[in-house]
Amino acid sequence: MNDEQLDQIFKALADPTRRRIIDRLRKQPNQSLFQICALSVAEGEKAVSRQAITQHLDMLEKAGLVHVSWSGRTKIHALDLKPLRKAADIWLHRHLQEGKDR
Amino acid sequence: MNDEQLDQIFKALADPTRRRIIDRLRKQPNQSLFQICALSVAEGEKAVSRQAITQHLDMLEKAGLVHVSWSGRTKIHALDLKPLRKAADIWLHRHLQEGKDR
DNA sequence: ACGATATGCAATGATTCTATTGCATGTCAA
DNA sequence: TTGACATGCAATAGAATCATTGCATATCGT
Repeated sequence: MNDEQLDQIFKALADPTRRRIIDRLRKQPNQSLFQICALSVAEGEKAVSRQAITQHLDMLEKAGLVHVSWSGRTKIHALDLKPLRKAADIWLHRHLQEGKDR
Repeated sequence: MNDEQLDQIFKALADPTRRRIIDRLRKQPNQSLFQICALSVAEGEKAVSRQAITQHLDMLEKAGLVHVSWSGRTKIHALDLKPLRKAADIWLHRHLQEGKDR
């Protein structure tokens, strides 16, 4: 994993809407764009447009956290946590493991 | 820790310059602004101005990751990894611990 | 007191993010 | 085949981010 990938992952995590998308994709994997939008509204959040969701999903895909496949006219989104785990190993855990007193 | 704090922490991690500041502050704690700038230049990165560093440090401070104290005219920056650990526990580890196959 | 040092504050500009709207395209089902 | 459905594409617009420059302030050493 190079620096740019690492950066894209951390940037992808910077937005709360994207973190919630990850939350939901883990709760129920392989959702369509439509489903993700619907849940987004259903959970009482400030309704965000379909295009906004699309753009967030694009970012997640570019970061390698989401893989897309098509089934007819529906776009299926699969979560991939491996890059997230790798990024955490590379940068985050290095700081958190030692020196738990600080 | 509330949602806004969590968000500030993830946003703080989104920038590579800030992550490098954290790296260095862990390597050598309690550095002054001047020291951080100097190292920033010394490590061959594209020289960033003092004000830019200041703004990054402000963000890190607002996220609770850096605490500031004064000693005369020098501003000392202490790293605090506790909020980082908490944020990782609240959001990240929840996803990473289970389902290591995905 | 004076000059050098460490930092603050304010204004600005460029770029990137987030979200929106309107219209187009392709697929399913009756 | 036609209409409803799921999504794409493009053009914004407003806000936030990242970095810069110039000047001001306060502290230290001599």
